[in-house]
Amino acid sequence: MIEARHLRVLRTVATTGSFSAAARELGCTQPAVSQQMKALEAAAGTPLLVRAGREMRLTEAGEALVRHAAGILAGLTAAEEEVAALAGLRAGRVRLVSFPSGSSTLVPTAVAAMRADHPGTRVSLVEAEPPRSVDMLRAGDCEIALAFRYDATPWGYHTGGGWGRDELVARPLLTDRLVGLVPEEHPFADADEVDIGTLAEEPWIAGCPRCRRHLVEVCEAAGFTPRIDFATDDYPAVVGLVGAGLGVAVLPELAVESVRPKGTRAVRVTPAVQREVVALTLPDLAQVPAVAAMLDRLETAARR
Amino acid sequence: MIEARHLRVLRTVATTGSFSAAARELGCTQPAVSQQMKALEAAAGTPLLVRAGREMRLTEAGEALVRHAAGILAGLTAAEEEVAALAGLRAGRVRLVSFPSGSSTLVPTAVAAMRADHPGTRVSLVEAEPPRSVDMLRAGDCEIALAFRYDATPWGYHTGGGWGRDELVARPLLTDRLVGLVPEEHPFADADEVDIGTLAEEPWIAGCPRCRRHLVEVCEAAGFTPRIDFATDDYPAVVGLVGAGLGVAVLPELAVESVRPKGTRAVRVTPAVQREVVALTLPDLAQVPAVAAMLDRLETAARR
DNA sequence: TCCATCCATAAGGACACCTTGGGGAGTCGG
DNA sequence: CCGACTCCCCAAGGTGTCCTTATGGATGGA
Repeated sequence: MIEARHLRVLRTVATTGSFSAAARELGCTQPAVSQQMKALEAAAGTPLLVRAGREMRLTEAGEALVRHAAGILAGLTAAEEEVAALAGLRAGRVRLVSFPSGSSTLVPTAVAAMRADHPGTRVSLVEAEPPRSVDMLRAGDCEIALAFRYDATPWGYHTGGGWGRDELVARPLLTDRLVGLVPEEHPFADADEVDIGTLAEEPWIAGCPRCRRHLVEVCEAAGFTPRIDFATDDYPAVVGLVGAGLGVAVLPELAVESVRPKGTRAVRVTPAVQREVVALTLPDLAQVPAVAAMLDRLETAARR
Repeated sequence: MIEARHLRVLRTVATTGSFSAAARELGCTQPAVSQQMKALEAAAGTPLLVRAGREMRLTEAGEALVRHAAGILAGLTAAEEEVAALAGLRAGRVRLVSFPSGSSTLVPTAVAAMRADHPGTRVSLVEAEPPRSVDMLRAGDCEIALAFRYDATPWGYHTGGGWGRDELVARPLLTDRLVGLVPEEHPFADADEVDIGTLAEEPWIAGCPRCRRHLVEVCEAAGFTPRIDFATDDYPAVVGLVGAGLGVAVLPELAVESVRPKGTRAVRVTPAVQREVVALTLPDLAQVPAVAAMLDRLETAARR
């Protein structure tokens, strides 16, 4: 098996015309060059160099190897450069999957920071929720999945429809408080804080299926089952429905901030409801420079 | 420094999808593959493979390396094949330099045998005499130089205008007797053997400068200085001149055989005059398969 | 739940590689 | 013509690398 290192030495010998000069250029001793050439000739099965007096000349086989060496070493250098670019964040692509409407502030900030710090990198975004996003992560369709959870299920456990096999790495980004949203004509509109039990008789507007499920759990813990008239992922729609007096809702503080809460008021609810937003990835992917950098940017953006 | 061996393993891992399968295909153990991949990732500075459950997937950097690996390994394989062809005598070029008129029988026979045994090889022929042919050998303009000498100068010595630095390899081919050539009407035409001294008064026809010099030396050793009326390298011309009765000559048996000795007779002369025909090359070149094969063919042809 | 497969890790031994030191030969300048 | 420099080869020693065997942990299918 001919090794690239041998070809590099052979080429240097061919251009410099001597073992000693090649050794100086390669930063090693002359016997090292001599031994490498002997090894290469053994591998080739035929002499490659002719020692004629002082000068060093190539045989036909030597010329053939040097001819091929150009392309091989060029390819090797190109490969190293491309990998170095990826490792040095001068290139790289990060495919992000985020839960719907969860990317309104976090993702744009992080992507902007990423682009500013490492212009060669590219970030793409697709919306999906667990377990779909986790499947995509495991299938190699993305590098980072943004997700949230309400309960404190340990990350290392496999939750029913969740993401949490312990081979996943979860980087906590922020803990998002959920605030109640009521029409501004509502009796509690000016309250600092309301107990969720006092909203037992109100019509509810829920979010995504998981949000809805969690809402039901919280309400049942408070002793009532909410009457849910509407359910939509679209936060502006929720705000519109609440503003129209069609019900009350709880939604993430983050969402309220990104939507103009027209005709509504946000009030704190007790018991405190919160969700944890995390960035999920695979252990190996977390070591990829572009992925690690993006995770850092997401974390920074979450600390705004 | 990325090594080609690593790329080969990486490619196999990528195609087979597992370390174990790659190890089986490569004929080594699984930990060997594991360690190589770890080393390659260390060299690359970024993960190349993602262990997602059971399957093995490439990262962006891994894909880049595999993409480059195709060309690099193809080039390496091509280089190995070309060298193997040269080493296996399926290819190769031998440049032969021979003394003028000395190649009439030896070289054609040897070249024909070479072509028959190794159709892929090519032999080229140029005519030149020492020291010119030795200079060509040392300058890399040929691989084999056919030459002859009259005296028994040790090969290891540097003769005045000769070839014999001891870094040259001389393969003896044959010892060529020189025969006298006289017109068929000459008094000695039917003699079995003549003493060269009895030809003291004859006009002489000499060959090349070195042959002429040697003729003078032999004659002076016999006690006379030959009167040389003609000197030519061209053996047919020598025969023509002798046949026309313009003088006598001594010339190699080999030459007499290849020329129709019209109107002349060959007689043995005493003291015996002979020249030694050798194939010269450089020590390193003697190890080149095509050169070694050609030297063998020349030797065989000389033993005809 | 059991079993087969797969990967990671540790320890041991074999091998390759490079460096140092010495010698022979050739070339150039005095 | 001779000395000095350069170049290459050779041998020996130490270091590092690589592969193998053996073991453990984890996964996925039956």
